[in-house]
Amino acid sequence: METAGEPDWTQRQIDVLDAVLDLLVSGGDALTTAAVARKANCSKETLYKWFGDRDGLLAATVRWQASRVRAGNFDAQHLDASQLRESLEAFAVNWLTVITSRNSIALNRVGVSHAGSGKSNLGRIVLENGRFAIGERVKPLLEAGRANGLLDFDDTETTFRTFFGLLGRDVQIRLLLGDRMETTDAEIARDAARATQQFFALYGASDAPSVTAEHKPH
Amino acid sequence: METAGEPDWTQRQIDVLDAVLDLLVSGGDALTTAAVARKANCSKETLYKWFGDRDGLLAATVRWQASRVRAGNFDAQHLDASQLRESLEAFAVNWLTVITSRNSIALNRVGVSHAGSGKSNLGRIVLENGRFAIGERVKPLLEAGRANGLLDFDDTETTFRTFFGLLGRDVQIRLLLGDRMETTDAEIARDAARATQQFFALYGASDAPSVTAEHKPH
DNA sequence: TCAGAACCGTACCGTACGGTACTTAAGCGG
DNA sequence: CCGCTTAAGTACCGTACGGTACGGTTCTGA
Repeated sequence: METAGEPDWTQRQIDVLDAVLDLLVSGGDALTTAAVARKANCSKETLYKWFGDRDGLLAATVRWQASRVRAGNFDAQHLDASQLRESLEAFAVNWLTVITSRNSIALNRVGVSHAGSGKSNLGRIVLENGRFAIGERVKPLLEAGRANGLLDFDDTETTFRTFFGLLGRDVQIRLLLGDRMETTDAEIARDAARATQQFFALYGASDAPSVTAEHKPH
Repeated sequence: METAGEPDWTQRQIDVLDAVLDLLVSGGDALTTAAVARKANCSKETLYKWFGDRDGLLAATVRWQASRVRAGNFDAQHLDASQLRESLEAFAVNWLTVITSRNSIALNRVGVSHAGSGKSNLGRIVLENGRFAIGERVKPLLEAGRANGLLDFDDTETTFRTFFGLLGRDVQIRLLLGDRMETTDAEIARDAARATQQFFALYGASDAPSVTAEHKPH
């Protein structure tokens, strides 16, 4: 796994990583080491001393952004239907907020580009800190729901992937390809609720009608 | 719309576009005009004469690949439940096959990269020929299903996006980020069937039990 | 047969950028 | 006050690549 714990960068180094994020987000031209040095008021030599090379700088930026974004976990014991729904919906809101953020879009673009050019494992790092990290955090919740008789499924991974699909739909690919989608907080909350509702419709245990039967998604 | 009709390239020019695809797929290093000219046995000058510049060459490649990939449509009249399900499943298989193909992955990566760097509308072109094109082809089918009382939904776009999510889940982002996923024909068929089944569970009209109630997705 | 177009192969140019080296200045322990 | 470390700022180098120019060759049509 590439998801290390909290990176132990100094504040000065964190300023550099934030400069990288700013430059990636403002996009325009590609990220150059000279631009990073200029923006962070440091020398290129220092950059290379701290981060090795350009890829190391990008990898550190990915990990730094990921470490800032992890939300709190849940408490698995004494999980009733509404708690499960609220926890799932909270995850959903958090995840949608993350993947629609300009930072996440920019870093995912970098990861995709690097995955294409073959060299460096930056795509893998983005995957580990993005898609796989959220999976590892949601799956225990799903299994707790199953243990408490609230959900009915066999394979946790498959079930999570369905939830992921219901939630993300075409959002990530459209944003990565430059589509300007409105992603207000209200819209995110609505989409999270809809995805959660649909998820319960598909996987809610049949003996928990108060959760599964609410209204059809329109 | 950027989805023009069949491009009217000569065979010689098509050979060039296929060379671009081969180079993009074999990835390794970034696509250079010199490499294209070498692979296609033509001169760089001819490349620029035919396609304007590097971006024009890439845009032409995207459109050429898209024009090759469009599958046949369906017949909307006299649509019964099994026909609707089969048509949806056929779309699903086709779409999954396309987005997991090496050509599609490579072109989507190019589109994402260009969308990030701001210049050129290649990301938009990929979107128009990918996500939006499949939407425009599936939505009439959904509406025909609704008109025949087989589906129950309000907004066609929202409904299609849910189908899209159930089908694609995390596949596209994982492939774009370099995850090596097994995508055998059998697996694609299974995923298409599962997505279609789940879609009917969510949107199937309640007075069509033979379609909606089959078995829970496990 | 000849003129002209199309086009291949290659050489060339300018620039952008990753990475390195060097100079200077600031902080700091002794 | 002095040596040492850190790092800013800048100049520099090598290379890769987009785009152009040009000579030579094949094709085409009269």
